[in-house]
Parts: sequence; structure tokens; C-alpha cells
Amino acid sequence: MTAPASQPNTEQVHFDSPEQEVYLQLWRTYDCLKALEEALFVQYDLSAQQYNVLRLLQAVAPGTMQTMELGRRLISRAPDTTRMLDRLEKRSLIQRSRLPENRRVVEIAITKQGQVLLETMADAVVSMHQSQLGHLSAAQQKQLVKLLKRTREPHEDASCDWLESD
Amino acid sequence: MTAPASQPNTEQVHFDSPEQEVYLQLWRTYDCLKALEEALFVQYDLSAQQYNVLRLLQAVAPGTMQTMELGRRLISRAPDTTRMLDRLEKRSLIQRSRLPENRRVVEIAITKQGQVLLETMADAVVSMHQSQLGHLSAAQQKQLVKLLKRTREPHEDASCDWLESD
DNA sequence: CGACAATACTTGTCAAGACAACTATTGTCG
DNA sequence: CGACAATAGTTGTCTTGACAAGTATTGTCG
Repeated sequence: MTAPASQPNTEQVHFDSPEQEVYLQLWRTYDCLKALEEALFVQYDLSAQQYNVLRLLQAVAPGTMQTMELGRRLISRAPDTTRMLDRLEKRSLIQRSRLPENRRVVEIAITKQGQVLLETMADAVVSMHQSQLGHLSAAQQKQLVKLLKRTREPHEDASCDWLESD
Repeated sequence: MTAPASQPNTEQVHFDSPEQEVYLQLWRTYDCLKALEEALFVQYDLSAQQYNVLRLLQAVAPGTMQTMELGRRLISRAPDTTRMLDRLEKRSLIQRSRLPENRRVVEIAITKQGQVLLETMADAVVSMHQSQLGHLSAAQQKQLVKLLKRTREPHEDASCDWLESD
């Protein structure tokens, strides 16, 4: 029984510009889907970013990636890649090693244990994404992706500079 | 299970399902636009959420909102509304008062100073949203909003339960 | 060779967000 | 009235993320 209170006309929150509405819609939608993602990952004691690290490493396994390269490829730039890797290393999901020929760089690889974890999660991850977005038709998904890419287009080179293939 | 079948030399191993790609695109795009937003707000020592609090209060000014109601209306649910309001109150941007008739609830209002700050920022906020999304045509923006709403539709009642009209 | 800059990562510090436990106030019912 | 629960906020604690400064290693130039 929450009292809504206030004037009835306060329900209409006016946006200062059409673009503001688009942005707030995007924010809400992302937040909504993120909640679903986190609800899954928390069962494996992983954050979304940690999962993405494992995913990126799995993609190059049995090869390695350097710390900075990894940081750059994460969806949102996490400047404290080091500490995140600390946690993953402590759980033996990744492995770090310094190259003898250039002792500054740290090469990072997913461990067998990390791969097993990913394998364990695989089905659940797919069906989580399914429940996030499976109700959109393939055409709608394609359209959405197209609009999102177009949205980022003028910004890609500036603040958002991952490229992740494709 | 699902066969990852990751051939080491396949360039686009990346997505486990089409839905995953959509989600990652959404994540990246949000992150990209958020960076632009934060770049602006940092100049006024505000976080996006703090700005939204002020915006919500401005919308009901000179009326007030209760702490819990405010927390529910924020874009992503911030359970520590209290501390955020502490910071805003310390800067005299908002004002808190307990009702004599029900001393449990705290009514929150934007102050004159808060309104002045919003007024000061107004133009910059509009042009920030413009640079975020102004390159999309009105039709594209409409289409994007439509798809985003449709994306949230099955989830609204569950984890994402703000309503913010519209 | 040696000073100095560049690179790649690490550490320190602090603000935000997540969760749980706690306090104060009011409502309910024996 | 008094025990007890419900409501509305607040506080404590821990993990993350952000930003700045620090360390180790290598490259460059006088």
C-alpha cells in the first residue's frame, strides 16, 4: 500500500529532448537485461566482466592475451584489470606468466578449470540470453543491432574503441 | 554442452547465440553513451543518478517526494538512496524534512540552489544528448525506442518495475 | 655507458553500489 | 495497555570501479 501522493499530472515526466528519451530508454533497457545476467552469474560467483574475461581468453585458448589487451577488449573499460585478474587467478580460473624476453608484459591464459567452468555455464548462459531477448524476432534483433551500431558509429573512434572483430 | 568447436583460427567465434550479440551490442552502446554523459556531469560534480534525483524532484517542485518513492523512480534501482541524498543535502541541493504526522517518512525537496544548478546545466545537457544521439533521424530514434520498449516488455513487471509514465 | 623517457603493470585511496542488519515510528490485536 | 509486526530510513561491511601515483623493465639518445 504505497501512497503515490502528489499531483496526478506529475506522472507525465517531460523529456528535455527526444534524444534524452532515447538515452533513458536505452539505460533502462540495459539495466533490465543486466539484472537478468547478474542473477545468473552470481550463482557462479562471477561478475559480468569476469565472465567476459574468461570468454575472451577461451576464444584465444590455448593462446594468451596480455593484461592491457584484455582490458581494452572488455565491454566497458575496466582500468583495474589487475585486481580483477588477481581474483580470477586466486580461484585458479586463469594463469599469469611473464615473458622472459620482455619481463614487463604479463601473458594471461585460461586454465583447464576455467574452461570447465565456462562449459558448465554454457547452457545456462544461452538460455539466459534467450529469456533476455528471445521474444524478439530475428528481424527485430537484426534491426536493433543495426540501430545500436549506428548509434555508436560517430563515437567509436573517440571514447569507445574496442573493436572485437566482426 | 553445445559444441563450442572453437577452431583456433576462426575469426568470429565470438557469439554463442544471436541474442548474446544483441545484448553485448546494447551493453557497449549504453557504455559508450554513458561515457559522454559522465564527461559532462563530472564538471558539475554530479553522478548520473544524482542528476536524475534532481530532475525527478524538479518535476514535482515545489512539492516533495519520499525517499523510497525516489529510490523506486531512479533508472537503475539504487538501494542506498540515503547516502546519495546525504551528499546532495550536504551540498544544499536538496532539503529533507520529517512530517510531524508521520515521523517515519522523510520528504525531500529540491532547493533553490538545486534548481539553479539544473538551470545552469540545462543547455549543456541538451547538447550532450544531441551529440549522443542527434545523428539518428527522428524515425530511427522512434524505431529504436520502440524496439527497446519491446525488449523490456516481458521483464517490466519482474525485475524492472519503474514506471515513469510516458 | 648513463640519464631519461616510454611501456606495462601494480598499489593506494576513495566514492558507488549491493546486501544485510539495525533503529525509530506507527498500526494491530489480544 | 502491551506485545508484536509492518513500514521507512539509516548504518555497517564488503566488493567494484575510478583515478592517481608508484614500480619494474625496456628503449632511446647524447
